[in-house]
Amino acid sequence: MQNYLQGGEALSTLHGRSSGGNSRARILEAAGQLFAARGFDGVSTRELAAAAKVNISAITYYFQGKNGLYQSVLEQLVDDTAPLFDPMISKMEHDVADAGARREALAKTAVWFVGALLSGILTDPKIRWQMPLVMREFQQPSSGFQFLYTKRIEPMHNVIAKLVSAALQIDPKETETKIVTATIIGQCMAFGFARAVIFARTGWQDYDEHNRQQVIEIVSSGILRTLNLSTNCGTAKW
Amino acid sequence: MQNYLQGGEALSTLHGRSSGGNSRARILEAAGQLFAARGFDGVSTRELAAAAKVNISAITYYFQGKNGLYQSVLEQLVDDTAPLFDPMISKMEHDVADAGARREALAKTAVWFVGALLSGILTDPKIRWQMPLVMREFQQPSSGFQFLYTKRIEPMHNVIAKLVSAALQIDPKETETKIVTATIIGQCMAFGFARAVIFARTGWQDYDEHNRQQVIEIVSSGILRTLNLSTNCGTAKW
DNA sequence: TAATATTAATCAATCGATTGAACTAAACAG
DNA sequence: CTGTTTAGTTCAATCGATTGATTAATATTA
Repeated sequence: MQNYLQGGEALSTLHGRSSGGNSRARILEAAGQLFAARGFDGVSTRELAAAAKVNISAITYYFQGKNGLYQSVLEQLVDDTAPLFDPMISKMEHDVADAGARREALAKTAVWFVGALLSGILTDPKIRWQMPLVMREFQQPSSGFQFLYTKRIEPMHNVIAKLVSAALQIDPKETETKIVTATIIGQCMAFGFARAVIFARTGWQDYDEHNRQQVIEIVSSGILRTLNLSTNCGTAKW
Repeated sequence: MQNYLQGGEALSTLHGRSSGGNSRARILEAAGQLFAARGFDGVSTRELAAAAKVNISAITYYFQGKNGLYQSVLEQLVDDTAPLFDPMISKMEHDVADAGARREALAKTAVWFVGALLSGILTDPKIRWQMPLVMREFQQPSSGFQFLYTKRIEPMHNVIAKLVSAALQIDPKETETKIVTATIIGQCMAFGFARAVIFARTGWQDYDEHNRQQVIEIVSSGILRTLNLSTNCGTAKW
């Protein structure tokens, strides 16, 4: 974790201490969920402390205050999601390079990636509550936006841009590539952050196995058409 | 405006009074922008009053408190956006019905609608600050979500669903129709709410005439492919 | 014993809301 | 036209509650 050497944490790690004490971790966990659900200003330090079952002053002790806690939550978020996203990005990078101009291979890669991304967004319990937090940073960037952008968003965009570039035969650095990339990510994210709307529209109570599979299939085939990778392009019934 | 007959407003209108007095409107205007930018909990009543240049107690007087003000802001938002969205939806409805199964006509309608929607999202100064407010309701639905959903979101989804239904030849009530509709709206909204990301990716400082046109063109043609309405489908260079 | 961790109590500042008086302008009575 | 009433509006001052943060004392463990 790329932290700003805060509180007694470094030494605590050094000395291997832990007392009863995973207080720091408990605060991070509780704070992540609460900040995500109700925003930075929507949660009080007392509420955070109560949720983490620690004394209020533990927030100052470990994170130098509410703001420091929030920054640490963003760092924790990046670390938590690394095991999911980093391999995804690596594999994608590799597969696109392998595919070259072979369109069936590109299509297969695209479907796999969209499936993996949507699975994460719709299923993974951590991503589920982390997503709103990232969205809040999009709308109302704090000092942690740059960090989040560099660590998570930019790499994700870059790798999808490679797929888009290969599929549509345009330079990865072209603005068009970046815009198409944004539309692809946008439609995947929509099912995460606009959950309330999706459920209101479909009558679903939650994303279960069936719903999820349906979403993945439909979104995937839409994106394939966007990328001109659809096999049944032009072979429709009309 | 579908208000809950609040404060002395009804009588004030009756009597034609106004003193110095567009206080109520000034509060709504300031509150909309501040709530959108920093969230309900991120703004204090004192700040709201200062921005609107009224006394703090005017908030209680006109809106029965901060919560009532927020609800009124949502109602005001729906009213403000009606002149843009209502005609858009009507025209779309009419055009899709007219197009029938003629795919060029459907394509033309789709391009027009996406252009109009994106123009609004990227350009219209009111929509620009209203969007984050709607997004907040998506993520963290308040008691006003149902209102917002019924008045703005559902009609918009319904009319796009008609286009999707006609283009992909599936029943408007099918889940598939609703999911594809969500992807279309999602990719348009992405350019509004993820403004910070788009700008970071492209180096843009703002959406100017040129950027806007570029986004509209690229997103439109992507959506046309999604809907199998693209003329150059299958005619690509490979 | 010394470093680390946790605690209850308290700080000034700010929160949303309320009070009662003052002010304004339309309505009314003469 | 004048003076008074009346309803609508604005104001400074203040309410109790809660905010983020700090303190000094205590507990825990190496």
